[in-house]
Amino acid sequence: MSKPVPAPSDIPAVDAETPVRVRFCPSPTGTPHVGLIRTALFNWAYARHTGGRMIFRIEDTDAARDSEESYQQLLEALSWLGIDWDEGVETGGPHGPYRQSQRGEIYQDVLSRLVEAGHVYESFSSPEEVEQRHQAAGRDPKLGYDNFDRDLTQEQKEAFRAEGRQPVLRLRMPDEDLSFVDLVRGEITFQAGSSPDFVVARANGAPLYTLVNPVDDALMEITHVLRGEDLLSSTPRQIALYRALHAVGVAKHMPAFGHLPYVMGEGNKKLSKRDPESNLFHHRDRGFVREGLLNYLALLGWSLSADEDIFTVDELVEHFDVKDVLGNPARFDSKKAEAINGTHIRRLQPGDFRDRLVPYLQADGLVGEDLTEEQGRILDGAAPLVQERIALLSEGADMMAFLFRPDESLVVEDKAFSGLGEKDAVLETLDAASGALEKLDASAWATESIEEALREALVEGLGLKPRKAFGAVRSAVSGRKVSPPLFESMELLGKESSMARLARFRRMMEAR
RNA sequence: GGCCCCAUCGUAUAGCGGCCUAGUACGCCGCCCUCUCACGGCGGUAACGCGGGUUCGAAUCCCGCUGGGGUCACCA
Repeated sequence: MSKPVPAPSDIPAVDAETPVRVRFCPSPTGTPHVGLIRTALFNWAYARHTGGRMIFRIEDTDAARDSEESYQQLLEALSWLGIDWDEGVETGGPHGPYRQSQRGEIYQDVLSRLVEAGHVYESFSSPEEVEQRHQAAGRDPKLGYDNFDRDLTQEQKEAFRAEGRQPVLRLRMPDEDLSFVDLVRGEITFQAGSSPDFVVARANGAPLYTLVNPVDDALMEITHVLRGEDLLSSTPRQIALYRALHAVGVAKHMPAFGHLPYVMGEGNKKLSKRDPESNLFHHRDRGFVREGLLNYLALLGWSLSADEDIFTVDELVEHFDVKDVLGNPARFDSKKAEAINGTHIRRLQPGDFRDRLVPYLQADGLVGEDLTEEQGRILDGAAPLVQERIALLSEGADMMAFLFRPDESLVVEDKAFSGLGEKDAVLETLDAASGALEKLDASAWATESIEEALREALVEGLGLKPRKAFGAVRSAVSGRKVSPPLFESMELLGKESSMARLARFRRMMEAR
């Protein structure tokens, strides 16, 4: 074993000429969080912008928390958003396997090289003992590990083993300030001694995240580590480890680091996993389109220009650079996200928009697995009517629900009866509407003629304000005070159904 | 507590020493359009945390303070 000293700091750094290799390396421990996906998005955008490579690795070294279901959700999330990768799980690549649970031998080899070179040492101290030593010396117990086992003699180690203790492995931290230039924050320096020697492998030999994350980044030749701000304080430890990895021939270069700001929730705290807003699929279920959510997520810490905040994925890729990312934590604002989503919904081609509504109609039980011809006809006609009135796809399904319900089971909301005026006047309006419409031939049942007939009978005939006149008809036909354009809706519904609803509503009104 | 990060309207941001009596978007308020709701259009509300410097000149640079956040595991 060579003499125990920290590794030299002469590891080469990546420069502007180094082809970009970024990675997204989640651990599958739950449903995808919007902050996590924003990290994936920025890595991906940077890879695509620079013509570099995107690597997708799974950090599943914690068997107790990792799950296959979470892994599948990660795949589903990325595929929904169109974030693809060049190397990694599912697709393979030259540095596989890409699931850490399958890389055990690699880590053992690296570990033995680090031990051999003296960069990593055996530590027998229990947390309690460390704390006791701090207390006895009058130091703050929150200081963490005290580097006690750094220079244990062979005899001392054997004595510990004789007690039945198994050592963890720790990396020897250099006793000097550690600096690096953060891609989003500029130069950051950590004082010497602020990070104690840290554990890289459990007593049972299992390697920890602290080891495998940098080891895989090194082996996969990652050039830019773009990750959450929560990992900022672990950077000095990674730098120290990288030096050691370089010294034992595992790391080619020191990657550049960039720490992305937090995504905050209500109040001043990180958007919690417990908060529904943190769940990517929650937003999809509510009716976000990928274009809208991607756009909004990118706005959390980055901006395209001074006066536009709506952009396409292509525009994001064309302009994105980590250097333009802000260090400020950003609050997730649902209102703004929805407004942006609405803009993207309006930008969709009508046919595309129509198709995207289908899953939401299905979720509401309005249509089955396959649309009937009649349902397809109604959807074709209704989609353009709702496209410019909604911010979320689920709202679209809700808004056109009345068109898919049988006349007799249409839900007429309580509110639909209010604000229409005196009961007798409403009945009169309904009768006049039915009378006028009855005269319309079924073959002439179209938006223009319906409007004409109704205007003539109600506005001119009864002298009603259009708002009042059509309000009653709207309530009858849609069961609500708010609906897509009335005459178009009636055309879609057809004469028979429209008349039936008018009659049914009249009965309900009379009974009130 | 140690270490580290952050600090422009309610929110996200533009601003990188003079173009700033601080721009844009969402939100909110008002008006117009109008069969409801939206969309669209027009107008309005609202911010440089505080204190010192540096400079002819500071939102922009420096220092301090205050405030907020993160991190200090044999989790990732």
